[in-house]
Amino acid sequence: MPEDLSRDDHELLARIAHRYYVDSRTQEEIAAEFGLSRPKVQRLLERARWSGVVDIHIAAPPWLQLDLEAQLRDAFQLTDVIVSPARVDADADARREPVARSAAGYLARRLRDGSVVAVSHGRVAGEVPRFFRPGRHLECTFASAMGGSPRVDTPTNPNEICRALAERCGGRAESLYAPAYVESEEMRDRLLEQEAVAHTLRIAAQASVALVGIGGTDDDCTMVRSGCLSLSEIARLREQGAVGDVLGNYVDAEGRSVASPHSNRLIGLSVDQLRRIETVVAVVSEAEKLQAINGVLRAGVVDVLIVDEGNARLLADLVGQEPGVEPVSLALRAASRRL
Amino acid sequence: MPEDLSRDDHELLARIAHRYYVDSRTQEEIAAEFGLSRPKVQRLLERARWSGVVDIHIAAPPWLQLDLEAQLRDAFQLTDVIVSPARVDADADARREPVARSAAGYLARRLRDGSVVAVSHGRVAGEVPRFFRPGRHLECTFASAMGGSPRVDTPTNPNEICRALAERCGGRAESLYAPAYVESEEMRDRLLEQEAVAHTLRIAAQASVALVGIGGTDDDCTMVRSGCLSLSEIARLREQGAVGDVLGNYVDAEGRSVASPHSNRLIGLSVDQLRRIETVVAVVSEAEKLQAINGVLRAGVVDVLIVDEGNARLLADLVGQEPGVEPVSLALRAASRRL
DNA sequence: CTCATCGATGAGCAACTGTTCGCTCCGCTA
DNA sequence: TAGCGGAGCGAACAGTTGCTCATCGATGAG
Repeated sequence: MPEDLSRDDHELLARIAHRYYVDSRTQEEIAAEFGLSRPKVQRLLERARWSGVVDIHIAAPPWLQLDLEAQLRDAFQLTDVIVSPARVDADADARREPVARSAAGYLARRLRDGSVVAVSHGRVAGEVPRFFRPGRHLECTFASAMGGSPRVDTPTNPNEICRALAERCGGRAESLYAPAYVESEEMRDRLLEQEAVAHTLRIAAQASVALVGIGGTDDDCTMVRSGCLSLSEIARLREQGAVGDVLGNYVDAEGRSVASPHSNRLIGLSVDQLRRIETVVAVVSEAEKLQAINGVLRAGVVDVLIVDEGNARLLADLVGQEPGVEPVSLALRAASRRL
Repeated sequence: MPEDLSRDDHELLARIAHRYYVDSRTQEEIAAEFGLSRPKVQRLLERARWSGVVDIHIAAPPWLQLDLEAQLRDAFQLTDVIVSPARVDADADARREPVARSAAGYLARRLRDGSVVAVSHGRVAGEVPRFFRPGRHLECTFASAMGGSPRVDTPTNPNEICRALAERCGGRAESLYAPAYVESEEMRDRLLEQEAVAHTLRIAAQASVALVGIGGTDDDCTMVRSGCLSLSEIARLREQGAVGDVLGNYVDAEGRSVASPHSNRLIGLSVDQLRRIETVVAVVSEAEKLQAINGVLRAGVVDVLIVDEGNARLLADLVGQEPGVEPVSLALRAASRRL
């Protein structure tokens, strides 16, 4: 396994590494013992690690994909990635469960008294409350980050998700009493002037955490099913290069915003507002959301990605091929110098 | 591999360990990320290490016996142990070579300008100079720690070993012009009064390093072959429980000095003088020196043991069986908590 | 219900480690 | 032969880690 490494070098590295890692001597003790300076011992340990003489293996449970997570984290500069185990046997509903469970766990760890969470709609997000069980009461506020739509199941509307989350931890829900899309820009502006609406959006905009889904642009996407956009409208967006959305804000494959007439009829946080939120958590688990995820991640709004294994692998393959994104292997090697 | 460890615990430990060891995050960063305090992260990492979730493997060259060395080091409270690869195919002369080579390397690393080394006789010690090649000139002094004997090969006499070592590094040799054993106590006292003799022994007694052999008590041992002791004398020592010697000082299986008439006719450092030397390096490679090594190590004079693999294994078996010596496995586990 | 006991927790400190930086020691060049 | 550039070294410092200890909450006995 070692690089070049002469017999003597290998022996020295192994001896020092053994003394350090197995016998728990300090670098100073080892230095004295081997007649070296402490920095020299430190360099040798580093070299031992680098050259593979010391191999640190982590026995992760088989369902974890820590390396995959690290790869995505580095490729897209995310603060965290959680890959949920694939559930090949189950239907779409059941496949959402692990992602929702991970998201719930993440929120439970992340939230503190006083935290404010902005919440989008979405089927995965809608599953999150079921698994959200923080150890204790949390004085949190959950605010809808976009309007609702009557044509989809209640539990996938932001208001309902907020209510359920708040219920689970004893916090407060701030509902947004407005539709996601209205029929004219003028109507939107009028609505935004309503204090009830502005109030909630103001709270959402100041959230420290956001829980969002990532939407696609196919004919069966949530925006279409919910009646927010018509088939022709979504087709138009596709023509403009849109590959996916967060909170109704569409982006193309490079992550650039796709300006469209609909933008002005949207009631919810903008991409810029989202960017200002400290931790934007995106949850995805639909099959074939690859392009949508890629686009949204490139837009740089997402901080934490919680995704199913299938999409994660596809995504890793995608960035692995492209030379545009910096080679991950190098970054990994550089990072793994820890003693 | 882990102890009990629930699913969630295992996952948490693995995640944290991965973040720490693979991604090189600090404990503080990880604490923030997982919503824990830093000490908690530290405890979890410790637990991960302890429970086997994190496994640090050292790819030692196949000829090294690092675990064996550690076992002996712990069992006999030595500061260092070097086990030299066995040479099954070769004769006794060739089998001494690896031990001598290791000892030479050890000395080269250990010595500094101004170091003083006390040197005993012995066939292994006699081979050391051949392999002693420090990188640079060393202003060292090599002083005979015991008298010589004309009936053995010159190169195994202390004076000659000192001369050869000094030659190799550009240092000085302090010869002891006296026999190892004289015929009466009175003669010894007279000799010790000679300034030439006292001078050298004084230097040897103040050495910071000693290079000694470990002698046995069979009829063919060095002391007998060199004519220092007669067959009946060595038999007498055996009856008294003696199992081996350093510098002519015999000890029994428990490491207690065996007082004998010969002690008073000996010219060389006493056990007490030896004990005061910072680093006493014992070299052994004869077959079946097991009891001798065991006895001398228990006497607590030796700090560094350089030994062939055969004797090392026998010795490890010996202490492994005896309940008298503290269980090594426990000590090892306790020591291996290093992060 | 009250109180003692025990394990878990995180503030704070001492020790250890990683890194920077100036120095020396080579080997090469002019 | 002097001068230059790069590699390796260790002193010193800043950052990280391990550990102690006071505190707290849970648990169980009285």
